[in-house]
Amino acid sequence: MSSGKRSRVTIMDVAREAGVSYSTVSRVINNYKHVSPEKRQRVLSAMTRLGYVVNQQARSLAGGRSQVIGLLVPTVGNSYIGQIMQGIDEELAAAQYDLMLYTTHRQRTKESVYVATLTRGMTDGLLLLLPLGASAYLETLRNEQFPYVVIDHQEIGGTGPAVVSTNRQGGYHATEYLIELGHRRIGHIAGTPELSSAAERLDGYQMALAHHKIGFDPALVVNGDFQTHSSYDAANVLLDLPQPPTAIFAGSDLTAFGAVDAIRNRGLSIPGDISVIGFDDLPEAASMHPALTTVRQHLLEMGRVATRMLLQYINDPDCERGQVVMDTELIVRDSCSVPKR
Amino acid sequence: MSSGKRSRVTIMDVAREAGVSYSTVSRVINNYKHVSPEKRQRVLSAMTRLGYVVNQQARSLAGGRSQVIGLLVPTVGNSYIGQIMQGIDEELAAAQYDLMLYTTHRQRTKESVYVATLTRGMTDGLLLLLPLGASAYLETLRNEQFPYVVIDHQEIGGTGPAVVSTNRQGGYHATEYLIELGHRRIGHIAGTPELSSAAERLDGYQMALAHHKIGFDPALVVNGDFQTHSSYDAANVLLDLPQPPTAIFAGSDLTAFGAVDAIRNRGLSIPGDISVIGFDDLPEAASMHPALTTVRQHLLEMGRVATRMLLQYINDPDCERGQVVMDTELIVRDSCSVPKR
DNA sequence: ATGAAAGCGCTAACAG
DNA sequence: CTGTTAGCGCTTTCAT
Repeated sequence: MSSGKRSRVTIMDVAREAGVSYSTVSRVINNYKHVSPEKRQRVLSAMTRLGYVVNQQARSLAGGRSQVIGLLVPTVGNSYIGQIMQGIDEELAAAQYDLMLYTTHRQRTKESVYVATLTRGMTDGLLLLLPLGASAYLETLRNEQFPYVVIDHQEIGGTGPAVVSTNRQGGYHATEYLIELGHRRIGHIAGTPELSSAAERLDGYQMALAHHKIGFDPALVVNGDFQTHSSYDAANVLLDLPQPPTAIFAGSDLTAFGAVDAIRNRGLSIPGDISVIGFDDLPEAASMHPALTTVRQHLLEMGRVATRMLLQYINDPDCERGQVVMDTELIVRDSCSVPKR
Repeated sequence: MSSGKRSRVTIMDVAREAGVSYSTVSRVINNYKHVSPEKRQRVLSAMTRLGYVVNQQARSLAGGRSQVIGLLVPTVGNSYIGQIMQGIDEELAAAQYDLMLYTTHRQRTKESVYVATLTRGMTDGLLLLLPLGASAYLETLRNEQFPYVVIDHQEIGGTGPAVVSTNRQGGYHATEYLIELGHRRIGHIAGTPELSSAAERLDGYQMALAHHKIGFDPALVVNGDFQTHSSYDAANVLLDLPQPPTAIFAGSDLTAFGAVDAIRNRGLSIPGDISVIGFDDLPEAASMHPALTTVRQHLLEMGRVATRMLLQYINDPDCERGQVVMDTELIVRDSCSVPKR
């Protein structure tokens, strides 16, 4: 409105304009009960008249909350993360929170310093997405009683605050579906082994094989990292096997995309020559050609739920913290069929 | 370290521990020149001993910078944004800045309030990625002299602080390449018209046609929004034309992905039946099958450059602000060939 | 119901 | 080179 320097209208200015003390203004801002309707109205109109905007820094310094939560992600830019973040964002918007984004690879700093910055810093709580090798700081967070929720991962044997899916069942169903189609040599491109979600899917895969009396061949399991690129190579390893699989259970949809590329690049067709099943059900899974059969995980909802849990922990530090498990569902589309011969 | 409540070691504690005044500690933190090496050392070691971490809120309240910049994005979760964000993140990490993420669709709030929150709020500067219909707040930012840089868009006729590519040339080259291959009916799936990048690519497309004496058929240009999903529909419109194009210039790679799906879903082959060329050169472009011929834009670098510009504006409010233009480059791969007959 | 006053942790003059 | 002194804008007792 005014020129040059950003005008900083403070609580004081509002108080003067409204003819009240400045603590009354504070009360109005914080929606306190005991303020006469009349004064509240005066303050409110003074605020809009002056174009007052709270200074969050001051608020949080003075002991209030910062109204920002931090999100730690390994990377951005794929729709797996996009889906989850959308859920987070929706929930945060509703609660008037802002989002601070931290990319995990940035931890060049000494880890303890990193966590300290995070917890004593400007966030009221932390959301950790697929925290690779994060156990160290998870412990710090726990010890400091800092509010946090892990998404799509749970420490081995842990029951910490987390939102996860029924990964084992999902892996089981995916594999069983392939078996029922008639496949016997089923490859699996696993995710990063430290992630519980990856480990459990692999586990489900093995359980299904065992249940159907199919011998487990370690050569059929290759390690990926849930990303498309490395999965391309992983799929090639599988295809180069003396006795290649007739179907591949990809640890994630992103993984499946890489496998699909690898298979196509050899001139093989899907599902004609090789069947592929994914995990996640990202938006692309439905639109790609052939549409990807996959195990649906409610990604967006996981983001929302995790956020709601976190907000609850922030508001009630003593509330019980546990993990919530979301279901998964086999989505049959066009990328799997009976084995070739 | 201690139990329960997060221990807050302040500058005072450090001062006491080091046996200096607390402004000396502040000087050390801010790397001021005039501190005796000896005291500086004492302070430093006291800091690590106590596990001191600066309180950013207090710092910025006291007039310093907040060390956070805000990034406004329309959405996350696609690799176009991922690439740019990676560039931003790298540069920010180097400068010890944190990133606040704002999704544009969140502006339900009155726009002026939104901008006010942003500018008087907790960020030292703003990076705007593809700000749709943002002209309104761009003006506010300009008037308030708030540091900002727009990425991959420039207001029509404007020369504001922005990082853009040679979109017109890119569009021209893409189209010309198709023409030289022998195509005469070339479709274009345009991006959101308000975005200069979209408008310029369309412009380049038309210039190439004109230059090669090919009549412009408005029916061959359909509007998309740079996203994969809508592009699927757009491509279908093109394919349903009584006289469909033999080649499609997609306004972005994401657009190309949608077009590729649409084409494949009709049982048509690429480039056999239809050639497709994209714009951006996202990582997927190289790995997909067939590999996508496209116009490369240095996305990651654009993120870095924009960030460096912003940081410079923040540090030197009086420095000149202009736009920087990055080059584009035709990357020939396998998705284009001579027309069918 | 409302005002006064004391900080939150830090930066930035200001004196020495 | 270093200590002292004010605030930054707000939340929060504590009185009234």
